[in-house]
Amino acid sequence: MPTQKKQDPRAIRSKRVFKEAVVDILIENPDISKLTVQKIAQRAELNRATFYLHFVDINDLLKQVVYDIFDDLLSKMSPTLQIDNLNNQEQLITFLDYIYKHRKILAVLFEHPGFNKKMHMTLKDLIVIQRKSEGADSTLSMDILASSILGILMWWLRNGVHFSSEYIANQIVELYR
Amino acid sequence: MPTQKKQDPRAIRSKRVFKEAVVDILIENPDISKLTVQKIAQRAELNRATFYLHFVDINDLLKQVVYDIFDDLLSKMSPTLQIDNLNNQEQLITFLDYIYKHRKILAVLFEHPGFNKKMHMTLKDLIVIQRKSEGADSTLSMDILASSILGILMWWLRNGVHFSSEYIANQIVELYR
DNA sequence: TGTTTTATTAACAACATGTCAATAAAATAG
DNA sequence: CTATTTTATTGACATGTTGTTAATAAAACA
Repeated sequence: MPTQKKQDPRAIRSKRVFKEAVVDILIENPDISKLTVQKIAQRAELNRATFYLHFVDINDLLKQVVYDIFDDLLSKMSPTLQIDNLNNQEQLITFLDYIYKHRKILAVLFEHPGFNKKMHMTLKDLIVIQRKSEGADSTLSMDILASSILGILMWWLRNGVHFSSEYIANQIVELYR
Repeated sequence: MPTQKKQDPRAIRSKRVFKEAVVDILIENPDISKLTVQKIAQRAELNRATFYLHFVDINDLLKQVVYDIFDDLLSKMSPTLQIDNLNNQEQLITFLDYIYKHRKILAVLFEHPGFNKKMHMTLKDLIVIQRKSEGADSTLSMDILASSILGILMWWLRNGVHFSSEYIANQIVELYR
């Protein structure tokens, strides 16, 4: 096991506090370009140098925040995300509800390239689609599918989430009918 | 006319040179977070203070680069982007070819929130879709449509554009059939 | 409880930012 | 073509950010 040894409770706490701090700051002020290590350390009530002991830079910290969120999300999801034009939208709505619940921080993280990449892979792995149109089976690439859904999610979050999970679920299903 | 008076050739040249410089730098090194006013001024062979005379900050400069690109793109496009499952993909391919041609700088600019917004609006205005599936007319929102195409374009550029404009056009048409 | 381990810190040098008063150069009227 | 106005350019300054290091403090664990 490569990442095993680290167990010092002090380090664990510091990392957690830095992560909480950066999330708090970004929810208050979503302008990610105004983020500095100083501000994060100040909010975390830890010395700035301590930051560099645990993270390479701000991007590294954000990457870890992203991974935490995905671990949490995946633990709450069933292993597939069925998209078809009948009923069976429960899984899709579970997924969208999670996005909705964490919309503030996710809206910021969606600007982070690493987040996008991870979300794309996750969607690609999760999605199972059943198109009900007549004609030969779709030759649609899963990358195209995943990226189009990702585009919809990004728009949803950017626009302040004025639409319900149910509406978005319906639109997605409608798109791929 | 609000933005009329400015005519001094010196100012025009300086602005142009700064824009060229930032594009050059970003094509060489796409890590937008490493961009500084210093580097841009150095590359432009102009004093750093001159930068602040023409732009508020780096974001402002990028915004103007984005607007230039859209002006150029729209001047070369017909007023609609027809998407249907028959032939008639010329307009879509013209559009995608433009993206392909400028892929290096566009890949970077897609990370810029202002760019996304502008591209979304542009797509929303341009797209005309004709779905050929049976059933009632689609109740699909144009925002959903635009954002799904945007998602596909982002993925296309992020992945180094390993696919041709024709392939992407086919996939888009396939998606909305 | 004592010793080891390692997290924390203040301080430093290098670099980035945004602004200003002084200067230089291009634009344009006569 | 020259004089004068306009405004673009510049070096320099104060302030803020970064990443690192050597010394310190505190938690872990035998």
